[in-house]
Amino acid sequence: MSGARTRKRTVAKAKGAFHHGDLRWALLKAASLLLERDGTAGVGLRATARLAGVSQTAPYRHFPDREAILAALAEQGFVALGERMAAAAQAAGGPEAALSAIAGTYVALAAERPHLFRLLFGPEVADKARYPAVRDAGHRALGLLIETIAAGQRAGVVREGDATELAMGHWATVHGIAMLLLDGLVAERAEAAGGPLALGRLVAAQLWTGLAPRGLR
Amino acid sequence: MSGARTRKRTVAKAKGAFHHGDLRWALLKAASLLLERDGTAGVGLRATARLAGVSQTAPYRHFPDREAILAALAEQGFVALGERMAAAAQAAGGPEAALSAIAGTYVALAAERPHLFRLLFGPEVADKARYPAVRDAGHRALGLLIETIAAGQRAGVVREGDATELAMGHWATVHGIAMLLLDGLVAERAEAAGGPLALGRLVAAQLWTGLAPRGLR
DNA sequence: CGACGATGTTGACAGTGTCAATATACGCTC
DNA sequence: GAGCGTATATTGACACTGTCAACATCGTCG
Repeated sequence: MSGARTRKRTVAKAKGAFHHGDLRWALLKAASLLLERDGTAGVGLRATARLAGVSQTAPYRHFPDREAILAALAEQGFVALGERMAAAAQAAGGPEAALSAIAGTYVALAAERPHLFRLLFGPEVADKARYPAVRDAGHRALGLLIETIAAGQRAGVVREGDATELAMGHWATVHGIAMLLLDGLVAERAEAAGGPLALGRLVAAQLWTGLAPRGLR
Repeated sequence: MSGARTRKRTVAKAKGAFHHGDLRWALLKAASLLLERDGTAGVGLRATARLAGVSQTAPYRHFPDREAILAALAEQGFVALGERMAAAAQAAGGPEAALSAIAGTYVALAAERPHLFRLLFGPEVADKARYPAVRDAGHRALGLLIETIAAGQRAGVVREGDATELAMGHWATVHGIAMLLLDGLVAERAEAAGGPLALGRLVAAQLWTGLAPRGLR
């Protein structure tokens, strides 16, 4: 690694150079741009290659097929999501605040980069088990939730119960509101709440409180 | 209506007949089959036309483009979802049971017809506002939730608060767990819970109870 | 230096969505 | 019933896509 010669880190290949130097990186950069601009459908083998300034079949030296490019983007996305959630949880004081912060961050990222988010959880990368990196990154994100909830239980501020089960429910709530937001089905509510981050915190608060009247059960 | 001549209602056109008789219906039937079999990507203009036994551009007499076919399928799906939810709510005794039943039904349908579900909430039909029927059907589904929750509040078995806001939270939770299930991210948990229906009821119960310890706050 | 493996290119094939021009058949008016 | 207009379906074409096979070029190691 240390001796590797300086890499270009420009998206387009230098004219005349046969070898690109770091085509894999350039392709991912180009694909990411296309994803942001045109959505998943815009990330094509040929379009990506074109943007990277390279022939249409060059990507096949680095990715077996189109799905593999998307999977690589998804992996990056999951990592980014995990990092942001972890940072938000860290900055919060205590488990309840951490759960709220995680929810806000999650929904905010979904609103910021909707195409990426749809890729992460959509059917484009159908067989997610075939890409262990993708699956692992997803599991790591859930792991953070489980830990946070377990910590809350130890501190006595989260009710008892299977931590994994509770984490799953929390994830579901946050994930669901993010998806509904992307589909424009709760757009007005999001605005009323004060933006995506606030919307995420709001549903987290609902889950925290519950639907049952206080004092019953 | 009464005088309309008997319609064929066969997917493939009778050989030799130039006019199909009810091509729009046949195309939707064919598209639905393709959706079930191959997912959204399998629903192509040409593939659908082929299955309907008709030339590749015939669909253009009934749908302006591919997206319009998908939107028509989505509309049917939303209606089906709404009907099943309404029936489940009706059969339940009381608001709490109704919310649980709705959740179970929702997740069960997602598990039964994953491709349809992804179509309903995916990016394939990008501009859902352009298809009012789709949007209306979605809103009707949310309306049922709002009503159920409002009824619960009137009966004193659901805590106070903006019914729409609470309904949105409930929908988010149920929707989220359905999506996570489709992505295989909570597959083991679903099995442990006893199937998709039970999984839906489980997260609904979590939302009902809340995450906070009893007695606090 | 020479050979070899890795990387990138060219050309081709089957498939797609979509448009323009054309053919067919139903339903209405005379 | 004959004739015509229009809705419906077809043919042909274009640009685009993912993917494969054959070929060219480069860096590197023996």
